[in-house]
Amino acid sequence: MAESMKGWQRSHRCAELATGNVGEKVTVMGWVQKQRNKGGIIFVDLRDRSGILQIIFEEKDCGAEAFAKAEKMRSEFVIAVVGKVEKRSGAVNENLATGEIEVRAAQVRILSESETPPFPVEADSKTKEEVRLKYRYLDLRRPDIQEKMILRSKIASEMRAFMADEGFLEIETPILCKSTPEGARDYLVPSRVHPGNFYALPQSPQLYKQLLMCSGYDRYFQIARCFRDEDLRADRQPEFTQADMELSFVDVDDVIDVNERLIKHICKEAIGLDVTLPLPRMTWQEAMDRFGSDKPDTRFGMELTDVSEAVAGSGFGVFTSALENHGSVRGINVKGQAAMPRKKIDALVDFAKGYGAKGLAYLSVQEDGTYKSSFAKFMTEEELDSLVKAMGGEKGDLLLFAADKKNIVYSVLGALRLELGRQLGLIDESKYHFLWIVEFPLLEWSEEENRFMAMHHPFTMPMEEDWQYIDSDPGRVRAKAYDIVLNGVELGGGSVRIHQDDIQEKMFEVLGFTKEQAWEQFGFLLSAFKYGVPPHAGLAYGLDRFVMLLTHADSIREVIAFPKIKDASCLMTEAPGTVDDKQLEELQIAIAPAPEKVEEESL
RNA sequence: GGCCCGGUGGCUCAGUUGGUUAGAGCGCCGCCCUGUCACGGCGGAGGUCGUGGGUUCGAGUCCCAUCCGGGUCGCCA
Repeated sequence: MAESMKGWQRSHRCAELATGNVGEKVTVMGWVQKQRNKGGIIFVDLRDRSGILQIIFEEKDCGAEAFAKAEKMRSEFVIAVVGKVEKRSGAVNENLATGEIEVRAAQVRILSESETPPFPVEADSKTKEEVRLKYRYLDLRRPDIQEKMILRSKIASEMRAFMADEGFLEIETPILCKSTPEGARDYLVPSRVHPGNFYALPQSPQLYKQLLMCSGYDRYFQIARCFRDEDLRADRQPEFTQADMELSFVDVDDVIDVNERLIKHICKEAIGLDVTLPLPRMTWQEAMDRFGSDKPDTRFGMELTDVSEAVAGSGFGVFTSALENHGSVRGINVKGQAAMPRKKIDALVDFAKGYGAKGLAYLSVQEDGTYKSSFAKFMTEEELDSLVKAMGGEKGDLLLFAADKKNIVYSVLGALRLELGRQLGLIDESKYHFLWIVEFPLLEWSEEENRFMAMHHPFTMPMEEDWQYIDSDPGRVRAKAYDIVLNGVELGGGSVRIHQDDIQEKMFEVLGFTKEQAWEQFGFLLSAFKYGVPPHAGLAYGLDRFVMLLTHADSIREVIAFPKIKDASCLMTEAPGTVDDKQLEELQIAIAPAPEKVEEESL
């Protein structure tokens, strides 16, 4: 029987009580973690988001009726207890923050009973995520998840405090936006008032925040929900949160400066981590050359080495033909792994193929100084020697090589490096390596579209010194774009924006937009730019990822209260679902039959 | 869309080369216990092995299909 809490008011959270409260009469409310019935004495571990507190029931203190209630208490019952805080007369529980005290119950009410939960509500759950997400409201009771959600709240509020202090204004931007086909797939929302027309949910507040700069708000900040209808990953959800900012009258260094101080502040306040400023910076080119990635994990070495020169004249066709096709040959030195069994190497070759490699060449330097290699027979002894030398190969080392187009070599070796780093335990998980990646290419050639695409977005400012190449060699133009990387994860990114209309027009031209198309899609922005636009720049963090890294969670889902699963559905609410015909009628939307069905009918 | 991993009582798992009534721990239910806190003692219930089909004298175990969950590539300006 559920009882009312009428007349009772909670005085403390469970773990807010300490030895200093001994002797006080308190009222605590929470969930039964565990009941231990010793016969004439009953212990109940009471849990709320602060922690656990032991309640002791003895009939002489609480009376027969209350004792009977204590006897029937089961896990996850919600109860209220009035009693006195006492020092434990039994043993102290060292594992509990409140282990020296307990509350001796005088009165008790069962506010809500509970069925046996489908999985234990406890930290470090071993229950499979599928079950936890179906009962997310129970999962969210678990202390380690609560800790993460509390830290997430702390991070958000510290961000707000810091940004406010720096003169940023928090301004909300629309959720119902106009669809812009460049970039990620939009989530669409049909308009009832305008049948056949759709809003799009924002992929980011990008254009709005630029407009706010045009409007003179100078420093904008928002913790903004964003939506992208793309496939999910461990660190990608269809709806996610950006900590988004934009500043006027600034250049790259100004943005980096305020963000370094923000990062330092957050890390200190959230997890007590001291971050040394300034943070290291690396150009995109250097990151690719050394790590094969634009978001390198610099917590361990095993850097890439370009051995194109060393193998240029060799007889190994795989290497030379890659070079002839304007590719490159690069390798990584897996120190001390010369004895890696063939089976494991084969697994690495398969792994590399998953990233587009046609194969993986290897050479191990044996303890006696001889080489064991998949390609030794194609090269002379001197060629092999100079290759090993170029790789810094010593006795006991395993050298792995990829030869292909540059971007394939980068992604194969970049991925292989991370995989081996994990496998060999080279990564110190306690470290936090922040890194700025700067000077990204402005454009990226798309094989699929057969044109240059904006690497960041079409409003990214090119570097002045490279602008001269925009016609002759567009791929060479670097951008005033920057990413902040933490432990190999892209934490955030941003850029200086174009504020001159001649440069913007040229950008659209290079991207293959006609003037009409550009105005059709971005007219409101281009128009705003005609009325006085300040130079501006900004940056946005993936807040979920930030929290994930600071809490050592291995998936973004662990730091989002109600996440979606891999197919973008929700196991708890079973969204998305079908809707009433009436709703569709109002929207003038008809659902097309499934393609298979059409085929059957036409047969 | 491709590839990889997983699916056995409520939870976590074990199930040998296919072979009699599918096991364990936790949890759950009942009884007992006045200092437990991974409480303890005694007793008990609960699964046909994600689903469908096939091979076989016989399948949790082999094959095919399919569903569900995870990772990843593509995708994510």
